[in-house]
Amino acid sequence: MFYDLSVTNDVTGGVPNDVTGGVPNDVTGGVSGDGTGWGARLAGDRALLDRGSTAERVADILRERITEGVFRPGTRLSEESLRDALGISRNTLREAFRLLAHEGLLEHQLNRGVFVRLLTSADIRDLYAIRRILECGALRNLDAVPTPAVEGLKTAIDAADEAAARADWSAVGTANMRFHQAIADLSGSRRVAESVRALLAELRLVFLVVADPRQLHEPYVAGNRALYTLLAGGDVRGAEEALQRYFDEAEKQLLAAYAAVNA
Amino acid sequence: MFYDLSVTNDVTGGVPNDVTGGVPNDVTGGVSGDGTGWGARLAGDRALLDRGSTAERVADILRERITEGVFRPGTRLSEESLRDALGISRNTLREAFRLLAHEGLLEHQLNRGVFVRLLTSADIRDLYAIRRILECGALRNLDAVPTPAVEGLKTAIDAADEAAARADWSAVGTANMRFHQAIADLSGSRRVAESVRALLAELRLVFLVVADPRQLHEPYVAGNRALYTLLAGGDVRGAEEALQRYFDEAEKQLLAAYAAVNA
DNA sequence: CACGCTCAGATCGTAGAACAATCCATCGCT
DNA sequence: AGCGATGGATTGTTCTACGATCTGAGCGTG
Repeated sequence: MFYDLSVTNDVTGGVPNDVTGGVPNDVTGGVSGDGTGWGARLAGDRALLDRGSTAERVADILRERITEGVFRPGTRLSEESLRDALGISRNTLREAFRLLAHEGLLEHQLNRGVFVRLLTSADIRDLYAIRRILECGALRNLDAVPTPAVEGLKTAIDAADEAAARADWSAVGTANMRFHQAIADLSGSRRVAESVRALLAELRLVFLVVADPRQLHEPYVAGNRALYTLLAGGDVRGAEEALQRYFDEAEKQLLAAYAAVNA
Repeated sequence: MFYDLSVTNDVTGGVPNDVTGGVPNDVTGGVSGDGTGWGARLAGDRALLDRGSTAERVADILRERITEGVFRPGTRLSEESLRDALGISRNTLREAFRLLAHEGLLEHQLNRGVFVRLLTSADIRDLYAIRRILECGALRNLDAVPTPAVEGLKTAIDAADEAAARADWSAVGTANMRFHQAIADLSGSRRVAESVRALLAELRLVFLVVADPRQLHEPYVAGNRALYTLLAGGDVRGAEEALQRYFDEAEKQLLAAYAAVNA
């Protein structure tokens, strides 16, 4: 009495494996075949095109404001205020809230509203625990370092150096995070990259609480460059150990700074 | 012109660090202090209590139906049908859809609806890539094997044996997945455990497509027990290598079975 | 016959109003 | 001062409505 839902089982229409029409070449069987031809490229383009959905765009805006520090951790995001400010419907706004809540940036409390997530010391430890596993794991199963991926590392540390020269410590932090994002990309796994991206976004919530961004980001610029040198030189194992030490140091430092704020 | 949103910055109310009222003992400072007293226990209970939110319960129901195989991968889930069947509002249903889409069980296509996710061979490879990193990583940073966590491993393999005796291969698969969930729990990280849980749920979508569940799950019952023996004996490094071999074997096997179906 | 176009039906995306449920702060009572 | 009741404010959920988009059928043309 619950199972006979009339859901149309139109598998043929729901699968991206449907390029029929006008093309004389038969492209069927593309589900199992995943050559790196035009298929992957089109898949990437599609993500750019149908990036519509007002709710997602609203989520993008709110995410940016949160990571900018406009909405500090702990603040409540009123439905009515944001609804009026953004000129959207309540439903749409709530959908955007859901999206961000699942990314860990917002926290949903029943009948109380949504709050910008305020992380605990335990959260920080947990974030570093999983980052250790993911980022070091990305290096571990690595025989050779692929050249295109190294480019991402290099641009990140260059950006960090440049921002440090300008004493723009917030930008240094962003560049450092992009560096770690590039490390995750080395894994070649979409899900690893996506997970690390989300984790770094959460970590940014901690950075926003701590007062001095320089103390937070500057010490690691040199270390990241050293790590890059190791990787570019092919010393994957050495890089992994250096990364491990980085995590130990950064976690200790961040916990201390965080405890100082919450005193 | 966009920044002066009147959001009430009531940090004091949004933090769980607020147990005032009737208790003469001062409990402040609980943010940094995470003793394993009644605090942790209450936190766990609260998760059970405010598990309301119709949308989340709807998501639970749908998730169960999907993993049961009632909604096969590729099928479209009509808003109207489910709305009528479940007797809920469209908005609530859409919120549930969002939840499951973020878990990777559903796929949202703009203006087309939601579909039960149909994974590709590339997805399978990616799933095993990140599982390798996470589960092996859970074992890597492990000095001693904590006794309570070993319990979870044992109950899982016992359940698998028992289900295998009944020739209930679907239950064997469930038990095997719980075994790997227990491995993830060894990491002690909430996020690692949660990630693996989500990944296993995705993987179940693949299992549903493959015809023969016995061929899929039976070969690994013995291997899991061997792995448990290694862990219980304290040979963490040996267990990690065995786990690595398991992933190689299982991925190859699953890809072959999956390619056979999509032929 | 194949191909491309137009149109109508169906479904989704978003908006807006409405009511119930819940929470929070204030007030009044003992 | 402590405690319980009351009212306002906010969220949770439902309902209705309309524009936007996709899908498939029908038609016309080469």
